[in-house]
Amino acid sequence: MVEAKRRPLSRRRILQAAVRFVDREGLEALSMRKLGAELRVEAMSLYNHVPNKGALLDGMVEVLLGELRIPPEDEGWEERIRGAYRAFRRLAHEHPNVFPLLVTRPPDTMDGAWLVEEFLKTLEKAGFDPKTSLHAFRALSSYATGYAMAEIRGFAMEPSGSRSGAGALPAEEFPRISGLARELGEVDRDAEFEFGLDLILHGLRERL
Amino acid sequence: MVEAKRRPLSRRRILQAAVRFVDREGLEALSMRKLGAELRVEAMSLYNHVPNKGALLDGMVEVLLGELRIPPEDEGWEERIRGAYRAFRRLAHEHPNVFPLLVTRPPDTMDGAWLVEEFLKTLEKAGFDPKTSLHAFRALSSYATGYAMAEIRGFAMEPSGSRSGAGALPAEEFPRISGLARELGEVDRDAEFEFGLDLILHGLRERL
DNA sequence: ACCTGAACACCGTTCAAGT
DNA sequence: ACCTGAACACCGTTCAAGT
Repeated sequence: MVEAKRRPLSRRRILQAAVRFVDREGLEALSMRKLGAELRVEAMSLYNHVPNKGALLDGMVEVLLGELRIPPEDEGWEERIRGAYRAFRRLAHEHPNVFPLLVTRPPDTMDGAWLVEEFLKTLEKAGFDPKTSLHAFRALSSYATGYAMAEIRGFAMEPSGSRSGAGALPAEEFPRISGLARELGEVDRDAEFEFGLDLILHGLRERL
Repeated sequence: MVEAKRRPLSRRRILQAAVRFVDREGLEALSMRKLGAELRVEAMSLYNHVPNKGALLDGMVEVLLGELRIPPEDEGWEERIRGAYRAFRRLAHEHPNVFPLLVTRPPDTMDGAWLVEEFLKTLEKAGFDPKTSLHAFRALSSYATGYAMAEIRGFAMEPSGSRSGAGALPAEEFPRISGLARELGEVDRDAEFEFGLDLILHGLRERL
């Protein structure tokens, strides 16, 4: 727990400590004071490297995006895209407490620009015109982001089985949900994610 | 501004006031104390109707979901689904400051159960088996949620044009983004949303 | 049953002071 | 240049007291 903690403070070190802290304690628990304590420093020292808490959160998004690795160019366009979004979803699994920041506070730096560029390159090389490539990229990103968030927090419109207990639903009024009640909890999420990815990629393929 | 403010407090009235407050001032500005003041009451009075701030936020999600109206059953399945997700996205436009709660704090009540039931019914009547219906529902919901969030806050991986200025990107390094720079800001979002919806629905149609 | 006032244990952030 | 201590203006929440 107590690692090499007396190295000089730096923006990078603060951001990484913040990610580790939130991985461990959750986003709500993060405060400048507690993060300071974690780094054996007064909270106010952090302000020498980060202008405020908002910037700290933005910086954590940077760190997460920095961990994202996408497949090399030599695979087929579809497999490359697929691999990239699998890696994106994996981020959500590795940092479930930090990932929501990516949705809530999208990058205000151009750190993600190379990613977008790679996606667009791959799609254009596959034969899509620039505008369709942009639409495709956004459709895929929306889907992947939405799915990953749903895995972490629950689906936006579904009563969260764990908290409210789907078993409590009257079967006459909600025959279908009740019928799926068991499955609702134990779907193979990997397969379900691929199902949606297939749907979109299939549609795109047909547009070529 | 100062409406009929002396009616007795109630959970419902508190939740609606909270939604109005956040619509106006933003989520960060919401505090029990300020919400109390808005209702001409001490903050502590709110605790007679709502156990804590978390429950208040959950209640606001309920209010939002309660505003959602989906098309009647007599339309074709595809148009019904489409209409429902258009309405869902409209929620995001009407309450951009509250909508993120729907992603961050999915319903812990079964308020949304009738919605899921309707979706599943529509899909099953269209000819999908129960399990595929569930996958389809989740794929569509993930997409719609992700897209709506991206409209509000910016796309997860794209440098937000407004804050960082996409024009600042070196064109040699990022030829595609630079080429799309103008479009990046002024895409027809309605059309783009439909593009993704088409992709998924088209894929689903082929599976029938 | 509902509302209040005072109090507790926290926050983020500023600023002048230290090294 | 970086760190600190004290201070300010807030928080959410508790609890005993009022009506």
